[in-house]
Amino acid sequence: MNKKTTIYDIAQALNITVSTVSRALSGFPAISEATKKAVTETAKRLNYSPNKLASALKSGKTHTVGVIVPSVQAQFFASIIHCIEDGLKEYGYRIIIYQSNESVDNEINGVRTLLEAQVDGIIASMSLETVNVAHFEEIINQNKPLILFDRVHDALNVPTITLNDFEAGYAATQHLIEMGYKRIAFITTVHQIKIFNNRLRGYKAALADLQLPVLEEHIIYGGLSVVDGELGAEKLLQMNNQPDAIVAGDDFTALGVVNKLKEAGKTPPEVGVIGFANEVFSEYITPNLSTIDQHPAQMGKECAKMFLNMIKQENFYQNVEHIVLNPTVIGRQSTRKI
Amino acid sequence: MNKKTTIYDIAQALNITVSTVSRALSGFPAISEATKKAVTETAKRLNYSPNKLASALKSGKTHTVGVIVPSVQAQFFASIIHCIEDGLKEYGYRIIIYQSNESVDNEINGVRTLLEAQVDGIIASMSLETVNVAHFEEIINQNKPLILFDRVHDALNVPTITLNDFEAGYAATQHLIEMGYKRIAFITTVHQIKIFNNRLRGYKAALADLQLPVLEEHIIYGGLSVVDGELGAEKLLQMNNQPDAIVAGDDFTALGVVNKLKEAGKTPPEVGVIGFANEVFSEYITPNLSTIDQHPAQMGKECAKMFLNMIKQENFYQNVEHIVLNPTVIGRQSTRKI
DNA sequence: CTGAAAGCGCTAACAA
DNA sequence: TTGTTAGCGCTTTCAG
Repeated sequence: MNKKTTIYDIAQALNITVSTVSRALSGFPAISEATKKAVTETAKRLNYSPNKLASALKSGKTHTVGVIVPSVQAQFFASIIHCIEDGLKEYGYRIIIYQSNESVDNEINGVRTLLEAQVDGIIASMSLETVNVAHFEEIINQNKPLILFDRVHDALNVPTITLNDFEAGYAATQHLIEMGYKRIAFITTVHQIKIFNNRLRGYKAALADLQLPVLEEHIIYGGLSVVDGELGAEKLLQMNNQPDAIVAGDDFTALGVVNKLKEAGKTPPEVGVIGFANEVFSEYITPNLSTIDQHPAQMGKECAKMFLNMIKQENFYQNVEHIVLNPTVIGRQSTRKI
Repeated sequence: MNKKTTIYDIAQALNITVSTVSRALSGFPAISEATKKAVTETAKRLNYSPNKLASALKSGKTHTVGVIVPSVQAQFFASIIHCIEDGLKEYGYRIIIYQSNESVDNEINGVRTLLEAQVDGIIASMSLETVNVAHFEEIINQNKPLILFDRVHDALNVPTITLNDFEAGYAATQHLIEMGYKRIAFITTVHQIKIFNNRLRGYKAALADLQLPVLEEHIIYGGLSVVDGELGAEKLLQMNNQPDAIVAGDDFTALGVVNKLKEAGKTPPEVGVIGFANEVFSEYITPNLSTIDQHPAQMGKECAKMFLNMIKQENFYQNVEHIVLNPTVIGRQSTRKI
């Protein structure tokens, strides 16, 4: 393998200096058309490819943004990542992805790795485990843009893009009530994550506003998964005061609930079920599943836009914006009470 | 913001030279325990964070691998990416993701971007549009490891991780025949991509081996999506010689087929349906969908392993390995002929 | 419009 | 065991 060609090779070939080559290549105005053309052609002829590493080292800008998510395997995050990458790509930014797998240690590692890679900023959604946020503060201390989405944290005074989770919980519950259900249960996670608490608050508020009692035994704390949904439904079915509808923490949990209800001969919409996230499968299962759309595509777009805005600012954290997206109820068969 | 601390600051603080600091930090053996300890402590005290960019520029190794996929939104690729990242992480490599969105131009751009970012290697799956592979050859010319998975290309003499697609097509068809179906149609894409051709060959071979006729009119060339599945099924339902089972190009297409069959009162398994990819939803739709598992997790793991192996070699392309995974038939209700 | 030269932060050969 | 020094490839200030 012959060595990679650098601007030195181009300079040598044309008997000019590297600075001229550099300027010609980077569209510097005060350059004669002739030399610019000569440089461009020679670059192509020698198959020159710029070393962004060197320019990054010099300029301090890598044009790379770090993205930390629990896992790219969740539809919600995949969709967001897709849109972040798409939104940044046309402005010359690429993204490095780091998955926390819902572990704080991984997350801490991720922040460190990304900072060492000299990313120009970080866009993140926290792991379920994360309580202490010192690692995120380090990003701010290094005076780099940090943007949080969906799973955010109040202790961090940074821009956020979130869903109105209170409203999501409220709307889901209200939807069920409007469809005629009266004893509504709620399955959520044990983790003290803001978004789940907010949904729960929304649930309680909707019940209160519509004159229905809030029963603590109808709130199930567990995990979020198909299996957890089955477990939750089982518990609820064993109660004396059985619910006639269930709000499940996400669509997978809702799916588990649906399975268990079918088994028990109470196929939705006999007992109403609504989930969160509008996963791909929700539309296609039987009965198809009512859910709350969390607009991940829009969230991703806003993240990208927010980053691009931030780097234009003198002081990144001067006026910290908080964008809140509104959830949308998607009513399908699983809540269509006859 | 005070400037970031570098090894110079540490050196100055301890009245030693940067080389000593560098050596102490990188675990160089010939260093006294005392200085090593002093350096480590001072580093921590000054909140030192290494600039990997500088070391990468110097050493020519970024410890970053570029990954190019059509889209992270497809479950299959998300799963592979997850496993690649996981497999490389513990060896100190991170990944940069580039999505082609099934466009060659994006893909060409992706290769260029990643090479300019000086990645240590690239792991890719080609876009549906890709015919010419000159951009991938550039990676080889730069003497960097290139690994292709799933959507590969014969013109490129590089390591590959693929599914045995012939076998996948064969097994899907055989499964239907074993379940008692006799007139089996096949919906595939118009794109001349090897994997789809191989599946088609497998389909034809299975029919031939089991003494069933191959009917050209039963092979539908279109796109792969829910809508395309509906269109394909519609065409097949209008024929005089209607099929009694359909192999669909992927699970989304299969889903469209199922929808249309339900509409026509021929709900599977009355007409059998099998897809490819084992998407999350396949298990949960009604009737739940038979499919071919393509083992994305294993594929991702193998990609990571292959890369780690390759960089150990003197000459990356000395003995090019081709790993072929075997598909697994997952038989569910949609092919359970009564 | 172009050239000379310093330096981004780190590594490593060579010297001591 | 530690210091000196050159340089990775590029940008940019200052001079011409």
